Amino acid sequence: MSDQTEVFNLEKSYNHHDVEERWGSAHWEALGSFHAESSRVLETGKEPYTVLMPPPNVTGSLTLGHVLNHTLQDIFIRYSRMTGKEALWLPGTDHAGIATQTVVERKLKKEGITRHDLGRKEFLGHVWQWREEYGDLILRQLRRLGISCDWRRNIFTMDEGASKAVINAFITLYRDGLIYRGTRIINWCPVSQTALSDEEVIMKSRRDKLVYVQYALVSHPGRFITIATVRPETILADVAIAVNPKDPRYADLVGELAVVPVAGRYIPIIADDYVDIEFGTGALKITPAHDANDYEVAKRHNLPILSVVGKDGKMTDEFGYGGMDRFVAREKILGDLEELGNLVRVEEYEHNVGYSERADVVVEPYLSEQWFVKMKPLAEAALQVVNDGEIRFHPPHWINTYRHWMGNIRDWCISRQLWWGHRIPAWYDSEGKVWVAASYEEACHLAGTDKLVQDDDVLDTWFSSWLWPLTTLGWTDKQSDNENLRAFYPTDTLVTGPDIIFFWVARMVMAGLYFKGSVPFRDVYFTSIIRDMKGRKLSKSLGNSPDPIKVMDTYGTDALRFTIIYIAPLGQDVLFGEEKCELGRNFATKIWNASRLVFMQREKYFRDHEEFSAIYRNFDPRSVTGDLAGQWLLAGYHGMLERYHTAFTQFRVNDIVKNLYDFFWRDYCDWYLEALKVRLSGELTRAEAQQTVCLAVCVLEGTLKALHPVMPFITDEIWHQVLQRSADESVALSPMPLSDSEFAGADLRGFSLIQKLVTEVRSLRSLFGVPHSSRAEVLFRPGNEDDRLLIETNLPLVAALGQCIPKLMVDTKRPGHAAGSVVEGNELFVLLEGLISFDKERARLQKEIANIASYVSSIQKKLASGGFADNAPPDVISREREKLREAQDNFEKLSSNLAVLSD
RNA sequence: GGACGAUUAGCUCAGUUGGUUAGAGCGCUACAUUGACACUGUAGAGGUCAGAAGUUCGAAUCUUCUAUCGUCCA
Repeated sequence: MSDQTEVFNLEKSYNHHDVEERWGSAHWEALGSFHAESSRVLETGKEPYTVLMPPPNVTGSLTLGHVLNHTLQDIFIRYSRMTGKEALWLPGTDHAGIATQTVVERKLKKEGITRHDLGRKEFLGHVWQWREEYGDLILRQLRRLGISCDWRRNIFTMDEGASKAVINAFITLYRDGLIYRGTRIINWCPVSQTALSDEEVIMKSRRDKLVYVQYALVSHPGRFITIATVRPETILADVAIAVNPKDPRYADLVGELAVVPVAGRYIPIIADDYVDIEFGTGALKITPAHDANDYEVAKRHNLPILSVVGKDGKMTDEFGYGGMDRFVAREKILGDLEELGNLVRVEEYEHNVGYSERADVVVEPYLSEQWFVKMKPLAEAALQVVNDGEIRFHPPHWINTYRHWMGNIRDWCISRQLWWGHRIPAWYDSEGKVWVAASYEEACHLAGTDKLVQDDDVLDTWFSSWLWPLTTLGWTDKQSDNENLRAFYPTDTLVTGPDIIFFWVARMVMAGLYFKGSVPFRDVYFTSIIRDMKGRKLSKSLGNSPDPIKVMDTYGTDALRFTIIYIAPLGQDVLFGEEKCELGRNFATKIWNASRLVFMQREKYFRDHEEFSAIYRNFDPRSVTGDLAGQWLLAGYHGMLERYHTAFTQFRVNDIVKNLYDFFWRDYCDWYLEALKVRLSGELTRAEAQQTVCLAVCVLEGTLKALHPVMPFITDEIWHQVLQRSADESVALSPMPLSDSEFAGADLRGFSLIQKLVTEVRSLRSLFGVPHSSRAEVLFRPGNEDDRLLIETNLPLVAALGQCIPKLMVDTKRPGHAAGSVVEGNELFVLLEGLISFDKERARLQKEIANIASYVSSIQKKLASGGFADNAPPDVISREREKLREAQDNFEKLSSNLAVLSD
């Protein structure tokens, strides 16, 4: 790095490995470049901007989802930092109860140990050890992405502060009557052996057998009632058969008793509105221990509750199925029912079944005692702030989903039968009475005894995540008040996936309002879901999930960041293939090469860095005159900046990168740099040449800054070569250029006419196969005096870009051996003596003329229709007139060309 | 069954209050290889904007219906 300052230009080719190494996280972390200070907000009044990192799971490794999500956050953070805000990005990780416990248990299993062999305390020791060893893999990987967090503030949901907050939140809610313990049917995962919340259950479509079974009626020998079920194994736990009271088919049977097949028990036939007359036979078996709806029915009718499936998903009955897996028992009972003559028929049936998100097994509705949070009182306020626009969603259509969920909310099951997590702060005395307190001592004090046993369960991981906006800023209880909270709460932008809108976003809003009295963030940006090129979700088992680290190695981190933002539309899925990163890589290379060209020109006109620096620092773009392309570039640059800043305010991230890409590649490289070469090769004074180069560098530097939030590495590298800058400076800490309407509004016609003329020349050359080596002569006949002057002064530009010998026409006679065209009233003739086939040019003109003729008549028709003239706004009408005039002019001129050829 | 979203060039997508002869990237075709860049340049081909009806002087854009796909919730 020491000789880097000696170099006046960049290396010949761009090596992303070197550049990413040089400007990596390690460098900036050591310098503390991305640290945010509350004092700068509280004491100097700097505007804060805070982003909350959705805490990645400690067991996780980097996925493309993370790449997209964190690149977006980094873009927002870097942009805000450069636009003068005190930008704080809060990182952290999540303890992921089920996932982590499973990983550690699996590891122990290889050594033949179960967690029960070790006991709770020792097992937790192993988990902590595991976390120490592997838990920050994801954070290391995220650093590779070049993200600019304040890593000093990294926290873990099981840290002391965060844990305190969780316990205090639990106690507060309990004392406010919002947490209760109750016996409910909950989602039980037989593999992880724990309760799950509704959100941890994934509904999947599944083909099963719909089994029709007839139950004998006790008082009517020979008569039966037939039900339909997809879970025949639970017949053993039936307590009733229900029919709809409005169903005439069964009206006479209500109150009768039926015999449960296999089990032989007598159960009543009851009437309940819940039963769907249309479904199956209209008669429904009621199995309260194994179905949440049946449980409600049983409660209404005071029915007993019988259970035949255990915690492990195996049967617990006494009819010969005990110990069998529930699915094995399902098959067996079919045979038994058939043998007994109770099986009526079996149909194929497609329905949705809940699967455990983590273990991917069918969830068992299971009756057990669990802890719940009452959601309704919390949901009302959380709905309000979104309805009022205090929190905005991007894209906004997610509000519907949010509203729907808030409106139909169900209580949140927060207890988990795990060891890894925040243990529920509840103790039971010898009479089973519950004492909720922050510690054993406090609980003893409350209970008046020291014979207390703590609840075995831990809290749902999301019970700590919902406090994330608070705990990351040092909140531990309702009395908490510190500088960080005062300076940075509420946070500003949350970037997350729509799949956790209920899990997390909604709950953070609830917690923020409940515990802090204000919203936790202002804007929520929902990311795209990444799929493979065939539209399939990325998954390890499908093997269609590219390793982002490998992609970064191959294409470069900037390339990956740029590409993923470029291809991810707001609010829609994105189809990703590794090879798409060529887009970003090519762009990075283009930036590099264009910068090299500019620096090469600099070397020509400046002695050294010092001379350049002295002049460049005082350079004012306003002083540029007589440089048509330069003025055109400035206008385009400020127009780009205007769109750029607007896109940020609207969260149109996609537009941000497309805007930059188009401006840089098309305007800056394709046109401006080509024109720059021409200008510099002309007769300029040294001072003029220096001003010209300064403009090129100035717009390059501004564009690098605008690109920096998206491509932090390459922009920092080149920025350090614009002027001699020390390694502790960063473009990240420099001010973002703003759009200046003085430039943005400039008249662009001059250069754009030259562009069109050049394009037309190139097009005709190519059409008639003019060899590249030959410079065709081109005659211009301008449409008016202004254009004549413009073309005349820019003949060298036209000559170079159009690779031709351009001349202004002196006489009015059309040349005979030429391909002619009209551009905004200016005629041009590419002389093609010996090259052109008259027939070819005649045919081309005829086609072109016919095309214009039909265009002309369509505009004429439009203008002539009364409705248009009466209703259209004046500016639209005048625009149409202008189009017509120009088309007619083209028509006439091309027709004359044709006439000359036909002579 | 309900809600939301999608349907525009071979593929992936822009097209923000209705007024363009409908755009981009990739792919394709042709030409170009010593002065930034082949990870390139120049030119070109390619679309009845899913279908139908309606509103309007004017519809890719607004309304209704239909079809297909996706996501979430029952």
